[in-house]
Amino acid sequence: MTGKKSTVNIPRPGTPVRGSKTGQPIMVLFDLLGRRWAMGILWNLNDKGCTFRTLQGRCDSVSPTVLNTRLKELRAAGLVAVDDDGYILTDEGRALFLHLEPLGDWAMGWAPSLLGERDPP
Amino acid sequence: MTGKKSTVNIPRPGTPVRGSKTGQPIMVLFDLLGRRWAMGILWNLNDKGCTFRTLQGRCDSVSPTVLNTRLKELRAAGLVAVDDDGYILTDEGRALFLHLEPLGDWAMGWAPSLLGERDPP
DNA sequence: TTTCTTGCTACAATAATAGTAGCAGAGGGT
DNA sequence: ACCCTCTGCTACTATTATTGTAGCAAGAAA
Repeated sequence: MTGKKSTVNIPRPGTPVRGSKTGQPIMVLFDLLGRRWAMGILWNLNDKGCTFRTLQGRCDSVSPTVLNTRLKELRAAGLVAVDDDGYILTDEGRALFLHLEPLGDWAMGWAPSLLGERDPP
Repeated sequence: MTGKKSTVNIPRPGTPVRGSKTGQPIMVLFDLLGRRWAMGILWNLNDKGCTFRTLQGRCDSVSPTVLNTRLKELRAAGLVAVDDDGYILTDEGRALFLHLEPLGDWAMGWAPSLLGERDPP
């Protein structure tokens, strides 16, 4: 694990972010999590860290470009960290994950109703 | 309120979606919520429906293009509906919101730690 | 009719993401 | 030392998604 340094652009509370000029914390979070694969990465990183390539595999072969960008952002946001074995969730990342976790069950109840749906009524 | 019909492309469980070839419900949900402004719309629609333009105002003047696209998707997903007074959350939408709500408080605890942060360590 | 407001489309410009190749460094043999 | 493999990650191009601004058509109000 190298842990190379470089510049990323993450939303910051109190300053305008993608989708919010006020920078309310929840909007900052939504901005961050609303980026492609952000939540999926947290999800797949849950309970066990893993290497870049393993994570990539878990994330349906997401392109390394995006994976690396998201990882930088999530690290800058203090949700993900790097250790000798690769990437892991930080304590804060785990705390956030606990809030995301219930969505898994909820989604399983919701998804079936989607199958019958078509375009908006 | 018109409620015009048109075609949208929402992820469906069991079929490949943006970011998941398996189509697990949680990934379908992440795909949907991971689109720009999706969560913000649910958030701003909470507890009181409103008109398109009011919603647009609440969402920091998001462009009508995106707002309309998201609304179509969220309606097709059964999370948002239209009534005489404009857009509202459906029961399912409200149920999902209840899972999103705690993030607001969590974000307020998390955001401050972000201010001191810079690029990943 | 004129004036507003509302939902929403058109269109051009910009930014994000996908997808594929492949490099450079760190071992591990041999 | 040499070769081979694995790893993190950058380069680069092709697509999509999102932004931002204008403005239309329909209904309500005056």
